[in-house]
Amino acid sequence: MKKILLKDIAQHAGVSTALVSYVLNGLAEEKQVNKVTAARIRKSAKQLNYRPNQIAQSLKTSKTNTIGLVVADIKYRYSTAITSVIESEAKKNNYTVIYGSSNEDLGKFEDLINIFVNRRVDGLILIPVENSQRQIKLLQKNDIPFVLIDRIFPEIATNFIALDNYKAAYDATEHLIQCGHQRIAIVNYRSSLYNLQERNRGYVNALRDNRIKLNRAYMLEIDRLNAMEEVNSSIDKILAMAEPCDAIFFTTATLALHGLSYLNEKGLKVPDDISVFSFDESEAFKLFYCPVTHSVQPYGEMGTMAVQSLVGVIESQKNVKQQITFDARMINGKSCHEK
Amino acid sequence: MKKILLKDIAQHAGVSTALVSYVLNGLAEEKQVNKVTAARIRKSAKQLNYRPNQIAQSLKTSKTNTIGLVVADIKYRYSTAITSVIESEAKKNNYTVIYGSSNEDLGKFEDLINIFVNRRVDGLILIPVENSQRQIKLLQKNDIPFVLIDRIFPEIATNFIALDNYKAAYDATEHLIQCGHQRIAIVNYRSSLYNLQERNRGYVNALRDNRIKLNRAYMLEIDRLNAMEEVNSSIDKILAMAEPCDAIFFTTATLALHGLSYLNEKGLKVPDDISVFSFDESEAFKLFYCPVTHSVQPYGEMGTMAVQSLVGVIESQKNVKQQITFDARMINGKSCHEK
DNA sequence: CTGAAAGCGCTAACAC
DNA sequence: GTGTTAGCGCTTTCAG
Repeated sequence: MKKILLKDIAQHAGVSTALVSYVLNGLAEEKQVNKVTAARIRKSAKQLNYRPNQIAQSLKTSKTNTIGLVVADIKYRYSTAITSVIESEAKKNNYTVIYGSSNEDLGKFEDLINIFVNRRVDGLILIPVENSQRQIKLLQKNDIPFVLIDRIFPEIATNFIALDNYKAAYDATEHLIQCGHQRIAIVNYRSSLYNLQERNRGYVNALRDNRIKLNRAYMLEIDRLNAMEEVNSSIDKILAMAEPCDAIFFTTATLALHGLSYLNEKGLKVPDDISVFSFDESEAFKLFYCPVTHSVQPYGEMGTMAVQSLVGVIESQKNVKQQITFDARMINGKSCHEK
Repeated sequence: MKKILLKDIAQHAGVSTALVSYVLNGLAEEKQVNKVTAARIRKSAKQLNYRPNQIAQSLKTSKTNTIGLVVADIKYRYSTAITSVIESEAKKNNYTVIYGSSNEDLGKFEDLINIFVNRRVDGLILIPVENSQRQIKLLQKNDIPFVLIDRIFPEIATNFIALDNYKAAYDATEHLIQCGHQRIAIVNYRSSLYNLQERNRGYVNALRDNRIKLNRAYMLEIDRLNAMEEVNSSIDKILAMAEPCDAIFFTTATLALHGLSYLNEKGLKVPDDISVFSFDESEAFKLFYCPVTHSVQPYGEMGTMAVQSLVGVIESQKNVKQQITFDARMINGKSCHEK
């Protein structure tokens, strides 16, 4: 089946390509096209089932109506949730999303950005990986519109959509304290990522403000590449201490998942033997015998705002800095024992 | 920062744009470009940090190196798993994925395909929605390369990557029978989708082959839009019968998730009170007190094959039909009671 | 070995 | 109101 071009329909309607272009792009009024002619053009287009070649349009207008999205790992619940919102919000704004996952690898992160830039995406939504500051600065230097989401670099002035990780962690810790716990462990990834560091800071400060002495041995650091094993051994460690922990604050849902699964395995009961708080939720909590107390992020709003913020930058070409921070919500389950 | 064009680097290297194009596209040998000139060109390109405009390339070559992927719903584990594999396999083959989710809506499914076609994707990988046959036939008529994955239409001859749903369901049912069950319920979506119908057929035939009388009341149909409630009430129903069921075969992981959660709520013990088999797995099973016996699909291979098959069609332009069917694997947990 | 130039399909300035 | 035409940035034929 032969591809129908603009000039085919111009011919069919007996007019020039300019008129066809005007009419099909909704400029009929503005360009004062004769109503009868316009109708004829629209009819021809429909009849011939015309499909504009968006590649040609993009080349001409230097606008692709495409957003590049790079997530850290599509396996994370956060990525899935955010991707889904971003895609639908983008569609509403007449943008298409092209998509890639860095899998926490800096090289792959850079590759994806390059690919997207070569494809002349109009802008990028990024969940950056650790140590990608250089790449982010490069984007700024090249005037490529982008917005960071979830993970941010406080030392770089960028547009971002973030969570107040400090506050969420502070509140989580304080909640455990209010449940009567003093020996609270925190299980976090070993990472320089600001959002994870902030969770540590929230924990530390909540203890301090409640006059509980910080015990560094209660702060466990997990290697991403070996998370399950390290979570398990960490739990063993904090339970075997002279003053064993009676509560654990997991700073991500994945860590909580590993942890709860291991507690199951060891036959420890939540919350009677040990209290648990999870930063972020997991679908898996649904099958745990006890509702897990956890914080939730406003995925929907974050994703929506990311798109709107980016589209704003793209379409205004203004270089306003939009830095939006959301608060987490706490969902009270039954996994924190009232002493 | 001014965009560097081909002619900028031609100028910088003191040659024509043709030579630059040859060299940067790896045709230096073939076009017998002087090695010294070639080196000079490469150096200029690097020095000026040249980024080819892929839009212009695509317009000229009518090749976008883009694959459009439409999943049914990114919230399904299947979608996530497959998306991740497809993206990375596509990248290996030098394709980028543009992505959309139909959310089981026919209108949105058609929209996405149109958008992707207008963008001149080289091909499509589709998890089609119910009743999308017309749209699929349209693609064939327009000679647009595509491959269906997961869900197929047996009445349309297309390339596809599928699972032998019949066999997997047959095996699942037979497993429950071998555990000593006779009153086995099947909980499935109410849907005309072939893959789900096949699961029913596998169930029915396994019963028949094992001389167990089919009881239609044991076959529950769930409305997708109200799944949780309907699963709950279905479970109530089959337990309240004169001859209550002692085993349930859930035909998707989501259904199993709802079911297990409700069994928890009711205080029923798996497998002592009731056996459970899940078609497909869920991360959530990790937190259930008892390892859930389930089938798993070879996501990785299916996704990889989908890309390879599609790329094969795109690049050969041959119209070979590749129909690939995989078998599910069964993971033995402890959720099926040996009577 | 190298360069000039004709498009790919569309938009939009400009002329009539 | 409408038509002509010059590009957008690249590939590739053809001539030298």
